[in-house]
Amino acid sequence: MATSHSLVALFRELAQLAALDEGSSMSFRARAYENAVEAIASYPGDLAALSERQLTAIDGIGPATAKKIREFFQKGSIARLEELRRKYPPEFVALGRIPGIGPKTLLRLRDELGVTNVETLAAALAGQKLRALPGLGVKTEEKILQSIERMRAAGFEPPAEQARVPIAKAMPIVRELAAALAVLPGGPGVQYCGSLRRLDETTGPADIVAATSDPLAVHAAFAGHQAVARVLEQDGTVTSVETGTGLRVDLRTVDPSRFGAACLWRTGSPAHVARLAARAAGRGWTLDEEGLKDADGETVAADPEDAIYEALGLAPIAPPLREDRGEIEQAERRALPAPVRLEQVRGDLHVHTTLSGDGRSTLEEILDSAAARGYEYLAITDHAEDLSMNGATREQLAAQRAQIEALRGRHPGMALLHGSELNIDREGDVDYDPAFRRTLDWCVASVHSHFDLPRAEQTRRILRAMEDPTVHVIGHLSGRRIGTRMGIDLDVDAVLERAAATGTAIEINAALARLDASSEVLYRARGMDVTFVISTDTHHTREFARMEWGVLHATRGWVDPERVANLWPRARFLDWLHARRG
DNA sequence: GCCGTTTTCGGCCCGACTGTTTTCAGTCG
Repeated sequence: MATSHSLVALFRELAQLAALDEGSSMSFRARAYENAVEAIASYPGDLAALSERQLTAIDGIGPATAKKIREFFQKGSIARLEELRRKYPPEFVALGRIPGIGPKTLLRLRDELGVTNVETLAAALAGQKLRALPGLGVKTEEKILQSIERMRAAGFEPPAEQARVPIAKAMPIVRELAAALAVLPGGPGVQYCGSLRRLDETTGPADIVAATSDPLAVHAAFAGHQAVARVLEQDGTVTSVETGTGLRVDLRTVDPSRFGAACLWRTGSPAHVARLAARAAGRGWTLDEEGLKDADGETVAADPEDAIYEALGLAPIAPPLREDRGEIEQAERRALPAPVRLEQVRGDLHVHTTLSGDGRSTLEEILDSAAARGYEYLAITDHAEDLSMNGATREQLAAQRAQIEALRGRHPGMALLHGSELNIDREGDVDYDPAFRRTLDWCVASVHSHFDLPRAEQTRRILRAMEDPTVHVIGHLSGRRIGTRMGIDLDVDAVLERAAATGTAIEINAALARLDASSEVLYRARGMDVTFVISTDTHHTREFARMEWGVLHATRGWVDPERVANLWPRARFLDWLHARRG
């Protein structure tokens, strides 16, 4: 209920820095922090209300973590984390994102070669200093050089401190802040805006707009929120803060009569708003954050947002579409693709249980949770055996099948598909043999390794997986983790064409850290005969809620709802599935 | 850092791959 996403994020960072500090992500301390993350995220009640002693009673939280949690609720920050941040500055930690550099190597580079950032690393590489270290060699140097090259070519600048924050880090905290303001007395209208509202992959300083007649109370509540570590600036209408996670958030309060205009202005994108302003100018009007006004300064429209679009002769444009990618022309012709809506989703087709090594919820918990969302169908897709640590053997899958059969009566309204998330290996082959795969109702195939092969090889392996008749959908197409790991390099057009030709669906992975296929790929597929599936890749029942992001991401990619298979009624979906299986 | 305990330390998941090795360490998922 009152999960503090800021607290979760801080412990996640603590786990990462501890892993670096200890030289291994397998270190017991780092893993203990990760367990604490899980415990905090899963706790259903209000952690802030618990004493140190009560906190210790929670599984995965011991005395040290309990102390840190109390510290967070009192100060908005954790001293131990601040200490680790000083010891390992962001530009140094970022080097760990370069494929081939793990914690051990990273620490040695610093201790033995004085590497502290990408510049000093580049200098060490140029001087061929790495090969002189025992355990490292020419190949390692080459590999690191290539990784840096590739990242730069892709516009991915991990070696430097990221000016922009990945959406998965920012969104939960900003939403929590917005939600805390929305429940204040007087019920102010509250909307987070900017990149987050457009579901962009990263965000700069985040924007929240609140419509209220009591701005002082709203600003005070904002500045005093537990996620806030520091107040940067404050005047009557704007408060800027930094959260414990280092994210800057600006709150603006406006008169309720101008709420829509303020949201429109702050949501952007700048290019989109500039086009609207030009359009207003063409009519002799002006558009700014106060609203649309005529030549006499009289308000034409200022709230809600849709009224401004209508006054400009445009159909309302959903926030994820506001990128000046042609949406204004389409809105003028009333030909925009309809936004995908959460209520339209009828099933989830990529879901893990505890049978996956990284799954956190039991099969029963998963079924109950999906049924509670009103789903008409659900596919259980635990990892296949190629993912050695996390995967299931065919015997385990067979046993799970029997378990599912036994549970069919539990939720009669929900069709249960038994499947697996297969691993696409380097050659494009997937787990098990075709005969066994045919005993599965639904197969997701996705990439989990070999992220740094050249484009031609990556494309070949995906095409090969799509050619396999037992593969229904390609999961998280690029394998990226936004802000952390670049996806595989693909010939996107070739992949989309083959998807259309083979009838293999493309997953729209709803996890904020993935949002994969990217909205650029989705946009590129418009007009093509490609089927999509919006999936949550759930590993814990709470992650079913990600579907909300999946539909926004699909909207951002201009995906026609008609092409999304898990919006189809059960009968149509099952017909499609059976026809595909031949 | 947490847990369990036959109470106060010892155990806590791992397998493939790669590059550097001459027997293994580090990375990755």
